[in-house]
Amino acid sequence: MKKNLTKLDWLQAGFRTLTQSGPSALKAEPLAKSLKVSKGSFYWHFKDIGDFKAAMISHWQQLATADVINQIETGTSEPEQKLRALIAASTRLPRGDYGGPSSESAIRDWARYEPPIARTVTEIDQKRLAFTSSLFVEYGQKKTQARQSARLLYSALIGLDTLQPSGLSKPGDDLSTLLEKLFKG
Amino acid sequence: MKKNLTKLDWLQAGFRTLTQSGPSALKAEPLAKSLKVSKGSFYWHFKDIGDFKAAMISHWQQLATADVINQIETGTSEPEQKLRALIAASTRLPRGDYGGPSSESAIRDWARYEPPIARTVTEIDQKRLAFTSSLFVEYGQKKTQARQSARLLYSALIGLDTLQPSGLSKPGDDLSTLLEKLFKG
DNA sequence: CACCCTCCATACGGTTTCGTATGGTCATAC
DNA sequence: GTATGACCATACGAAACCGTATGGAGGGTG
Repeated sequence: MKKNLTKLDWLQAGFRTLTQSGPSALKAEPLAKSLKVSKGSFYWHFKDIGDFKAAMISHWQQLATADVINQIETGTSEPEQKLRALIAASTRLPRGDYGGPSSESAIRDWARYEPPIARTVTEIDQKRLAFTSSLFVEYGQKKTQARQSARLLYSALIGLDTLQPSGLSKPGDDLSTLLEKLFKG
Repeated sequence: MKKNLTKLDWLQAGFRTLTQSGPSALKAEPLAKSLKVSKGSFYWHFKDIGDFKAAMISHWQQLATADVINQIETGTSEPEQKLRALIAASTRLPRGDYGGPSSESAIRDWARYEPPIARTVTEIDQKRLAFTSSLFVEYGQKKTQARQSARLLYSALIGLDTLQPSGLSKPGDDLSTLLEKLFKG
């Protein structure tokens, strides 16, 4: 009984490699090696490297979109609580098939030099900013201010995640403090 | 009269390539091509690729350190004005040999998967955070709060820079707003 | 049991990049 | 005006990776 690989197995290996070694490590032969198979398997599941990368980003897009929707559907609580929950969800550790928050910045790096990836990331950023902004509106802020609050909160999250590996930041505490300041108008 | 290349010419080409095409484009032959010479020139000025990368990061470290020192030596104004000046300096366009702010995030990407680069970036981040923190102390905040203010300001700067290429942020305005909120304690 | 279809291994030619070795060019010192 | 040393071109073998072609192993199906 030999357990054959699925497309999803390859995608997970892809995100693992992307997070640990960067976009330049997304190559057929090294990936195959990491799964202990030959690249014949890779070219069975995917037409070429471009096809594989497209499948990866598409998969991430679906999960990231689903995450936003799930956040929306927490539904019942106050906007203040929703925002606190959003911070908590964004700072906790890996989940799902693409590694969760810990691979977010790896994907962002990937996007920098590959326009099709960048387009997808921008789409997701827009959705998240729009959602976060809507919570600030719910809280009572005007649209322009709400959008700025969302930008500042989201930007701080991205920046703190960037500094975190260096041990120079404590995202959870800092974001809570920032949120209080944003609430004060 | 053929103008021979210097080490600095190669380093500048390196930062240009890093910013435009990413760390994976830092290879001898393509770099030589971009300077319209052969790679024989490259291996004359540098022992190997590792030597070249070490020279690049060392050069950036010197300039980035000098920048911090220059900020300190603006000297005369109030801490509020210094912080505003710091934001302005951090959001304006390229200057110097390494491309200035616009290549900051490229260097940060580079650091993600190369520990020696990461160490240097962390050092610079520490210096900047310490300096920014000292300004908040000068303004009247206690050490702990000042450090958090510095983290939030610096993180927001990094995050906004990341979102900027997507057209989703206006770093200057947002940072000014954030600064006001941080002043209010 | 014979067939087929899925999944993977192996082998191949081609491209890119590496680092080295060797020799050519040009300005300057003498 | 020639000799030296800095700077660069060219040519080479080795390695990594690409994508293709072909065939083998193994489970389902008739």
